[in-house]
Amino acid sequence: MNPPDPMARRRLKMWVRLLGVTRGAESHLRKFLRVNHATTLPRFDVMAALYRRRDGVTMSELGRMLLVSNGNATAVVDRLEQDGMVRRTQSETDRRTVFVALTVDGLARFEGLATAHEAEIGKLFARISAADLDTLTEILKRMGKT
Amino acid sequence: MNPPDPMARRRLKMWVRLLGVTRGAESHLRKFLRVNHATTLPRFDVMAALYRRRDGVTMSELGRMLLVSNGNATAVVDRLEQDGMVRRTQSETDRRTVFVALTVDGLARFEGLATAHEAEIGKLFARISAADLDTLTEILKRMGKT
DNA sequence: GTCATAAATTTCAAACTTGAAATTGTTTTG
DNA sequence: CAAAACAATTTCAAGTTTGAAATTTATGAC
Repeated sequence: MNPPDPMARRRLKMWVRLLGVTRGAESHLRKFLRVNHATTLPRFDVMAALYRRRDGVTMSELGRMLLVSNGNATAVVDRLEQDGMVRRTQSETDRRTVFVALTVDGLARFEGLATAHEAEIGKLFARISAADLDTLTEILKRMGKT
Repeated sequence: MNPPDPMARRRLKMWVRLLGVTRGAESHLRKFLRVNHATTLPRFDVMAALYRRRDGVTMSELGRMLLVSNGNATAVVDRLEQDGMVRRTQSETDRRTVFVALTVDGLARFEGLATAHEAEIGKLFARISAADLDTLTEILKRMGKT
């Protein structure tokens, strides 16, 4: 067996905290979206990604943006398409490629959701000081660089 | 419409980062557990909770510890029980209550997993400086104090 | 051009997850 | 005590998520 590694132990403690905070916030948001807006977090996430890239993204790009598998992206987009929030379009130049974009309805719907969502995040993390907030964002930014 | 709130905006940015880092790490761990140890993150999480509370926990406690629903805890425990990693025992004093605990096999299995898992976390977050690590843990600890 | 390889998406089975409803058992209250 | 309220767990349907396999299309080597 390897000797115990104090740094690895500290990294593990951090990870446990990170996971706890994130899951707690996700639970809260899920409930908020369901109760107040009759939607789900994955749907919201997909719409948010499509809102940031208004001209449309391919399915693969979408999966990469959200860090989910291809199959998952397909499933959520299927349901959003059935609800008329999203539209698929085949690429002219590469017939394997599919672009996804918000419909007019989807755009309107998302703008309402986004406002409410931002306000809820504001409440959810209201207790964090401005200093902690910026420190945290900086550290997370460094961690994301991979 | 409400006026834009700069603090809420900053909180949102932090949340997006937080989610990104956490999901990235979760993906990595999922793959690590699957490829190298033929198991999954939810199974590992349940076993970890049972390892911390060696004498057993009720299903409700388990759900609270992991921030998952009752139904979810039931499903994962069902599968772990079929694999012989975990054992259910009815309470003597309250016949509604069920205690779950690791079996001898489950304990041995988890100790192997835990070592590998800690080492992998160590690698995964190796680039974070000791200072950032402690700052981060402190802030997350404050955030966890619901 | 043909064939092998690679790429983009979907399909699929299995697992995970949720929240609501159902089941079973306990406690409180009238 | 009886009945209502409450509590612990499981069951259930629907949705989410994964990774692998299948499908379709493009590209590169020859």
